[in-house]
Amino acid sequence: MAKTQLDMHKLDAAASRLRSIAHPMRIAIIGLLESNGKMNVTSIYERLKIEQAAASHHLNILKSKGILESKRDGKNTFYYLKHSALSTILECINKCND
Amino acid sequence: MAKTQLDMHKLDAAASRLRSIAHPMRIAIIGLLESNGKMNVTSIYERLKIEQAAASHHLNILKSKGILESKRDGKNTFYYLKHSALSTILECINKCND
DNA sequence: TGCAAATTTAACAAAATTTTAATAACAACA
DNA sequence: TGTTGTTATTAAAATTTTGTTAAATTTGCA
Repeated sequence: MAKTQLDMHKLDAAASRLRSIAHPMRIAIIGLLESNGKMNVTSIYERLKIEQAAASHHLNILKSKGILESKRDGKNTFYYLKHSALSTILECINKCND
Repeated sequence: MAKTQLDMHKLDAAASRLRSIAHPMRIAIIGLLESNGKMNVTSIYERLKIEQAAASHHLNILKSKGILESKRDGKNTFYYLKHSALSTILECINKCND
């Protein structure tokens, strides 16, 4: 095997994606969506006891990095996990380090 | 199941751990160690073409978050992954999002 | 001891994120 | 249209992370 070249592009993309989930509230959001499926913004921020704007902000970050998807239904926007494996991964990273 | 309570402590810990690997150079370091096993600081910074101090800094961050372990042998300090599953996780997070 | 190699720390400006508050935009409906 | 319920955007300040450079440690050995 040849000496693998550093692909800065891929590294940056991976880091950027990881940064998007490396935040306590965003991890909490992922956990919520994992157990509840689609949720609208209001139920998310009420459940997490954070400001509406903050929730919207975090949701947008997660969506822009491809972690979440959203679909508008009337007044509500429902968010949901794009890859359900994610919370398993988080759990693992968590457990792996005691 | 009862409405799961938010455990800020755990969330912060998980986020902190994730932040430690959410950096392009640190992901590169993890990749290197995954394929090479134990490495000393010099071979790491030469391979990644970064300053020695920068490498040491990143290594310390990863170690302090429990991602790496280190063992001194004479003048050298050898670093190695504490959990080899990590790079698999990184790969997955990467692939999961195209 | 004195020097060189390898690594760690410290310090600090620059850049990126978070937080917070206020405001704007959108959708449904009387 | 005007009002209300939902969600999104913006802006500014506060906080964290980076990136760099220089100085300090630690170890082996002449």
